[in-house]
Amino acid sequence: MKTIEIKNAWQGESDCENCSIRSSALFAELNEEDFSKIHSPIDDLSFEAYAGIYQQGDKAGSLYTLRNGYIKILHINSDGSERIVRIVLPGNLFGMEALLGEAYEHSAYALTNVHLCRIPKNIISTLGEESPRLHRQIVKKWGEALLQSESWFSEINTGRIEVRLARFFLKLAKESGSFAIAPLFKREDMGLMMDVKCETISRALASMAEQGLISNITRLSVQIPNLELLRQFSKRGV
Amino acid sequence: MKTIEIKNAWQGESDCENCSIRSSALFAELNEEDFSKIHSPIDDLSFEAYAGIYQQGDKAGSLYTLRNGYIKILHINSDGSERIVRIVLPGNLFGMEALLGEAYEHSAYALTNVHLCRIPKNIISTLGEESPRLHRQIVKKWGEALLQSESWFSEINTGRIEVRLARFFLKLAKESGSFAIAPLFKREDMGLMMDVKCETISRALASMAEQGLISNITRLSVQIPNLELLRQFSKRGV
DNA sequence: CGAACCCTTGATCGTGTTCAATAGGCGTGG
DNA sequence: CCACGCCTATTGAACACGATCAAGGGTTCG
Repeated sequence: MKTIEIKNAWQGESDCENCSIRSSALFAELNEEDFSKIHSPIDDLSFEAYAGIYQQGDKAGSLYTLRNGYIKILHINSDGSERIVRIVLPGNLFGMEALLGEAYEHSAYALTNVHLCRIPKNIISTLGEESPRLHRQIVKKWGEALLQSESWFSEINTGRIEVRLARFFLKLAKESGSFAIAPLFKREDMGLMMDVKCETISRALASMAEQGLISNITRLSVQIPNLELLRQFSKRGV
Repeated sequence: MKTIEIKNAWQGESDCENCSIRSSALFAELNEEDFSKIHSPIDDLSFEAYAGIYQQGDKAGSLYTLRNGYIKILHINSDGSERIVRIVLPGNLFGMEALLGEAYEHSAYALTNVHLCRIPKNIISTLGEESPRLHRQIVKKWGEALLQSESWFSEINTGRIEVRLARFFLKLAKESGSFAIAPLFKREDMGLMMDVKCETISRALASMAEQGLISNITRLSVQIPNLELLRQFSKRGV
């Protein structure tokens, strides 16, 4: 494995036209003519877990597409309290405030090692007005972000914590043979997502394990032995 | 006052080019040429307080601009629990899911008597791809909705309820002479906004009044005798 | 004038917080 | 490679906040 001294490493310029996640990304619908209009370089970057990608208040010059890993979008309130407003999943766009104003409205931190593309805002604002295909895609991505934020809000912040955790797992779980695996993050981060303290997350995990809803709790993941059972629990509770 | 038998009344076709709130609305930047491309009628409607405007799951054929009053955007979770994900303020767009998919993702209800414009989605999807001005405005409105949703999330759902209520008042307060007035809604609705029961809202209001942070609590509004005091409270608590 | 609805208030209970102590991983340096 | 130390996670006990159940008081509208 490479030694990375600074927290992020430049991986080269992206070849968007042949990108492996292009179908789910911003440039999904672009044609060759559109691509020929892109002149600024789109950089391909990787960050270590817990590295900061941008800070609330920074001048917003680029938006980002996440290729893999997870990112937290953190909002700092005027009283200094923090709140995670959204988790970015692979294929999602973030830092879209760049299209609107001068500064980022939130901070973005890597939750895991991540790999992402940085797209200068001028590419989008010029191309967006010329290409109906990109226009459509931008509107779609904005919409997805809004829906994700709202569903996060509605589902991850309502009810007893164990139920919220269950919904959280169901959102992130990946099937793997007869069971599924969901990622865990630092307990404090998970607390910030659900407006709860880290001790409470810990206790809730323990209690869910006792009930057989999850197993093999580690620092970084849980196993879900029975997805259907968890789904029931997330709806009815207990 | 007019008697309105059905819950909403058609107020005529909108004259968008001369709309009084046009500067803050979707069509702010359009020019005469753009307007000439609008063929479907944009209706001007009014609804009584508590009327439903559209329901989660309805076929999404139009988006809306709120002219005056307040609207709640309600999300119903799979377990039947409800949550208010956003309050629409005058000048805001809502029902934008129409641009993305087939169905509305939430339900919209009037919190007060409201006055709004209904814009068929085909106007936007065709015009949006032809007019860079409208494109820019759509992206902007979409971004505003996302930021509002996220700040709602972050500020109205973190901390003790009295603090959350304080932030809520500060968001909605209108200055009026030496003091300010903030609207109140049904206690149950306020509870749905903050993930709290109506009794708790009631108690919090009483306690804030005792502390001199608010006064003259009625069914529909509170007075804020000292905005600066409330602002302090919303940051430091007590 | 009465009825429905909403808001308020009280008492008790449950959930999450807080403070504190302990245990477990992981990386570093010997 | 092991031992130490730091950081994070877990667990416990007392406490605070909001939920719940229940009763009473106000408004509004027919």
